[in-house]
Amino acid sequence: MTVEPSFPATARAVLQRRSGITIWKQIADTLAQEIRDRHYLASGCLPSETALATRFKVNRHTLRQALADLQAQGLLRIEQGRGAFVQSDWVDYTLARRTRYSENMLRNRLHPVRQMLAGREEAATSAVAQALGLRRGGRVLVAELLQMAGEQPLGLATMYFPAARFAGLLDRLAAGDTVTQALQALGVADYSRVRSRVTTLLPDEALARTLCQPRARPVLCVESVDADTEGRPVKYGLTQFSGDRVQLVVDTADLAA
Amino acid sequence: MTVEPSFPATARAVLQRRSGITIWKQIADTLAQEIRDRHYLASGCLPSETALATRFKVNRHTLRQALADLQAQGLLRIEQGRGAFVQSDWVDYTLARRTRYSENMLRNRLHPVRQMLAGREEAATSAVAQALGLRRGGRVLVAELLQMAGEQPLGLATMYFPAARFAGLLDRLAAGDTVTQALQALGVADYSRVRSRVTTLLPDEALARTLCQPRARPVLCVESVDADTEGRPVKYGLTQFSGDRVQLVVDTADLAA
DNA sequence: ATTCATTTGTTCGTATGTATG
DNA sequence: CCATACATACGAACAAATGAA
Repeated sequence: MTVEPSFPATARAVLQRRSGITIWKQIADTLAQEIRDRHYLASGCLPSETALATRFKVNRHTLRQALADLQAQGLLRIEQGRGAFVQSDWVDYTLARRTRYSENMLRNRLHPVRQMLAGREEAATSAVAQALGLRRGGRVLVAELLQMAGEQPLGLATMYFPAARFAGLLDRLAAGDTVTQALQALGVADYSRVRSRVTTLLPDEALARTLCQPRARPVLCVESVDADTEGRPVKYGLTQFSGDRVQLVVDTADLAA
Repeated sequence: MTVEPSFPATARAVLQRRSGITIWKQIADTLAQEIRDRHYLASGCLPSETALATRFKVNRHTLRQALADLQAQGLLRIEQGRGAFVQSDWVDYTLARRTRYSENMLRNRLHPVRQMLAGREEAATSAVAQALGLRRGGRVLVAELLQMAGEQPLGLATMYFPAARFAGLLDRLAAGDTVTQALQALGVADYSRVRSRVTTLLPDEALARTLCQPRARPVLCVESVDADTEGRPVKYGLTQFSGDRVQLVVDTADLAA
């Protein structure tokens, strides 16, 4: 017997008949919310149909219609005789020494498509200056890139580069170069991630719209510093990932002791 | 001149006079929300008093009272002639090859205090079994530990151990042993983190209460696998950190290529 | 070393809304 | 209804600290 977690009050809410939303749809919505809230992470699958039918006090046919809807949405994969498995279509975004958006997309069998939303030069704020090893007020190039995963936006990356060293970088990015290509053209043979900091917050209206996600769903924020082979910082980044679509993976198996 | 970010609609809401909440308190609440939402991450400090007074259309005295309130709350540190600096009292929780709660607390100059909420033996669900290299249904020991940071809870850790190998482990944990100590007593000289996966979600009612945080603030979830020196998995963990108090740090500077 | 702009800290005064008796 | 006390809010001016030219 598997132990299932308890459900929040909202999920226990009584189903509304004659509300204009069919019972099976209400059940599907409830289960979809629970799947997104990782209630079934431990087992990876939903309780049996009979167990769910009992829980919602509906006939098993009604419940099966809800599950079929979830399968159509891609949230479930139902296998006869085995169960209904949660289909986590999350993008695994690996934070490693070599962290590249395009390589991460390819690992997930997705095409790395990005859209440059803005590019400008400005004075470095203290946090940016410190990360890049500049004096406060030093000039930095700023690029905002919307990173896509298939049809949907995955994350919004704001990147800062020392302006003095990388003149013309914004034009290359705008022309479609990847960050790696653009830096290579400007003399950076290779660069690697020094540190990443991960936090979470609820998006404001603008960010939610940009990421095509509800304001009520949190985003994952990654603050990062990359340096060239000589240890000089080349990029400071702030990326905001959709918390519904991204899972950050930290591989420490081959990290030095 | 520094570039300040745009504010969400809620922050632009007109202040309510004669609403029973004083103007300065309304301003303080608005700014506190923005601080928690990392609007001032880039610069690390708030705009000048005159700028904020202009923004809220109030006298500088009124605004100063709001800032004083925020400083009393510990969200700001105000320095004459310099500005109002955001006081990030976040706990930096490092995800590395050697990830230990107690060591992380000491790095943050905090006492590692934890509270064991539950301990039981159960059958492994498929995700747990896979992570620990057991067959599904194999017996696992489960421990729920509330990790504290000072007075406040920092995270709720649910840990799974192979029951056959670690008989008596729960008693040791209940007696106050750290995980490292308990495993050591049972023959595990050392163990290290293989992989961490980071996601985010909004807490349900029970989790919010356990972590002493509002339901409207997201939590950071870390799913982890640790293995002994021979590579055998010894622990599978699910930790839910308060997103308001924890920042996950991934150091890849000395990661092998 | 000096000057200057910026930013916080302080002290006057004035008006108003709120709570109390 | 009035008198009083107190906190709130606004305006102007000046002092002190900082940092950059």
